[in-house]
Amino acid sequence: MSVRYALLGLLAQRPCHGYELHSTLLSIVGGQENWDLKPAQIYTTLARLENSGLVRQAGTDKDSGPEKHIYTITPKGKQEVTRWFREGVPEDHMHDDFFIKLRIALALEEVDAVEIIRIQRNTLYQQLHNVTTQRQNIDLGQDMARMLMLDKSVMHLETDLRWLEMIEARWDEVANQPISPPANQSRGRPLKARQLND
Amino acid sequence: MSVRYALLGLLAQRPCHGYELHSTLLSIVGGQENWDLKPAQIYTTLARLENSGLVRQAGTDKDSGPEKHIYTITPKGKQEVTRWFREGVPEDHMHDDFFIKLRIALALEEVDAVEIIRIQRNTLYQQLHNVTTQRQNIDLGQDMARMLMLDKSVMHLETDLRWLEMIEARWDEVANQPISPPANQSRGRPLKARQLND
DNA sequence: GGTGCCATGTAACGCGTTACATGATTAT
DNA sequence: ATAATCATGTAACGCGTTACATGGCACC
Repeated sequence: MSVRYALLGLLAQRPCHGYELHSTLLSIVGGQENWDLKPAQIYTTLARLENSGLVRQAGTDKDSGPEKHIYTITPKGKQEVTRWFREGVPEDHMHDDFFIKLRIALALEEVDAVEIIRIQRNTLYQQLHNVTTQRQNIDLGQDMARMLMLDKSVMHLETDLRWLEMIEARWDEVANQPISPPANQSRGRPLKARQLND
Repeated sequence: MSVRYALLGLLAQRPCHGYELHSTLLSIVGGQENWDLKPAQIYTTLARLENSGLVRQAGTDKDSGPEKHIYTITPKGKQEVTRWFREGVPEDHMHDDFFIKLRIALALEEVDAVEIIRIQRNTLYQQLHNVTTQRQNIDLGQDMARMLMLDKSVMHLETDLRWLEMIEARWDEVANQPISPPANQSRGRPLKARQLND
């Protein structure tokens, strides 16, 4: 959902073709290491923006090399960009893949949930190590974007680790939490409606 | 990517049909407020799992109500689940929609980047307020999952706010960071290759 | 004057969402 | 009996990825 707006933002500056947008965007996010943005995503997103009428092809350039489709932003597209800049970006921390895994592990009796936690902690420490290693050979004057992303990464990984500790601190309550709905629900029977009159 | 494994995990316990899986999963993540999981996602994911041979339909139940397709896990599916439990869940903090927006705002001269920061801070505080409000009327004994997700949310929102402060602290360097590649790249000309001989 | 890479794209797929369809059960 | 709602699903789309296609340019 961010590439869409990024492209609109760049096209608000001046018309571009796909390749330019790709390399510009790469430099904006701080390079491939930071965000492995594939060319294909640029082109498919451009096509969808064109479908929605936010962007329009303004001729193709054929001088040298393959055909280059030049895209320009439309008035409707400019509106979108302004709206984008006026609004904040909501952060979503409610979807947690690890937590799902943990709860499912707790439901399956043959899986050791404590082991799941241990593995996750190791994974987080490993990632933390990778990131801090990367941080050491960065030229601040040149790669500030990259550095800020790595800093963010470190901070959030540390937060994840603290959260893991919280889960362990409340382990008894977590482990005994029942998975309510399916317990009183058997195949072929409706649930809420039926319970009223049974 | 997590629903796929969640379904596999649940089917490893016992065969189920879509509705059961949906309600069970909802209770696992702590209810609709936490994660608004649509039924449609369950059914499409089940279809794809079947395509990959990790899951298989084992008859349909027609006693009461509409047809219910009962799904069971295949041996290949069981393997997947075991692998899932053996591996950690990597956290990705390198994709940041706000940061892209900020850098694009810096590139566009007519946009006030400081204002972008202010808006974002407000958004984060607003979310923090929402979450802490929700936290207050939770029954710990019953909604531990929900509480833990909200705690995680609070912790990460606070981290985002601290990160915003870091960006402001290094504001001069951030604002002066050039967006390198596109500057020396004009429409219709290749870049690296051409620069060698120009 | 062929080899290989670079620039530019297309096709097909997986995940997730929104909107809609259909048949049973329940409430009035 | 009719309306509302529940349970179960399908269709179509948007975002993102992987794999592949194509045509010029650099290099030997």
